[in-house]
Amino acid sequence: MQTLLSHINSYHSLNDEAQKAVENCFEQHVFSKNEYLLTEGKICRHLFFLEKGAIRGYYTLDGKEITYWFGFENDFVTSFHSFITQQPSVENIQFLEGSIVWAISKERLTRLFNEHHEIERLVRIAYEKYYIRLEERFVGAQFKSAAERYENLIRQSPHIIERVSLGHIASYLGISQETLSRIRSRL
Amino acid sequence: MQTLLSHINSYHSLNDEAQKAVENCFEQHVFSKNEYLLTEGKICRHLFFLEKGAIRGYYTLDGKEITYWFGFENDFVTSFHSFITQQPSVENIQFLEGSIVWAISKERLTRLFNEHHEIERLVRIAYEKYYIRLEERFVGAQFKSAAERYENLIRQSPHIIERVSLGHIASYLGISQETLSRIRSRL
DNA sequence: CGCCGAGTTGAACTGAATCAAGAAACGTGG
DNA sequence: CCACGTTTCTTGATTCAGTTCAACTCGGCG
Repeated sequence: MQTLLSHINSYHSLNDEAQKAVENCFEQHVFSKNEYLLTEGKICRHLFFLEKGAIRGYYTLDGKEITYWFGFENDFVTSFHSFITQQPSVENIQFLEGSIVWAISKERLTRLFNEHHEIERLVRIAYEKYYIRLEERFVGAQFKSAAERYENLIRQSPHIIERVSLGHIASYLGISQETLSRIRSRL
Repeated sequence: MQTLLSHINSYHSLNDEAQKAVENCFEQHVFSKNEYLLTEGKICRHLFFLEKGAIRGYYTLDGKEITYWFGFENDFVTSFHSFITQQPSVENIQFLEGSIVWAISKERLTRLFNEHHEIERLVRIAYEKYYIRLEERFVGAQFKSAAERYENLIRQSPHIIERVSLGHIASYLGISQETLSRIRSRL
């Protein structure tokens, strides 16, 4: 819980009262490797904070799994589309490692927004950061070569290589596993 | 101004007091075709609402212009990265048609957030919509073929063809103008 | 020991880029 | 209202990055 609070404070520092409220609303859960946080067709009713571990979001297309995001320590995770719209998810969310997460339901979060302007502000600020991150990734996907995307990834998260299989990384970068293997052999 | 207010209310309806505050904080500007709202290197200090007209955001890479978004009626526009971080913009924002915009400075917007929880909520909700939109576009860029991306675009905004040149659309889709021309001839 | 998943390597294929040239449409001045 | 230059769009030939399919290697584990 301390991890969550100090992460939150790095976005926007909350007063004691709001912090207490946050503490009361998140619940801890522990998952083991390969377990699912959410599967296709279910409505995602919670927002999660990943205290420890690793996780991926993927959907299936023509029988293949397309991994399109990873989460690690200190990431907020959810099926964004499903959580916001409360429609069935098209994606699956699966743990890549044994993990500790903190969960809050959408209703509780909404209640927190109503009771604490500060918490809505915090989330507004968090959205800004996540939006910028996604924008950068979009530009990479649309306008950069496979090798450049890989190099960027390694520069930004060098640790990822030891924690995620090559196949998942290739998928994340939008390239085939063979191509990624060849890119690596050239470095 | 009525356009802006009714658009805002479609996201999240504001009480009279907050609406008044919004009215007082946005200023109208009129621009003609090819004028710039922002150029590379400048810090974007305003958020804009496009009441009428069309606009594009682009950056230059190897001497070529890469258009990566368009704005039309009822879109909020800004250089998101620059506006949020208050760092120099890497992008240019240029009008494609004579346009009417409403502008609010970052300071004024921040003040509105402080004075009206509701307005911060409105923006939080707007971010959610814009995030989902970007996420869809990202998935398209990473995992769909050029032809599919074009077809999706036409399905979502059939009007775009009459208002934006082929070259800009090709750039937006992340393909060359020649390829787009060939895709069209095949339909 | 043999199997299995993860990663590598090779060869053929393909979607899209690039280079190059021409055709249409568009706007401006005479 | 036409003539000319400019910009926009199309079409063709060639090249290239990345995919696909297939075979092979390697390390771990029952």
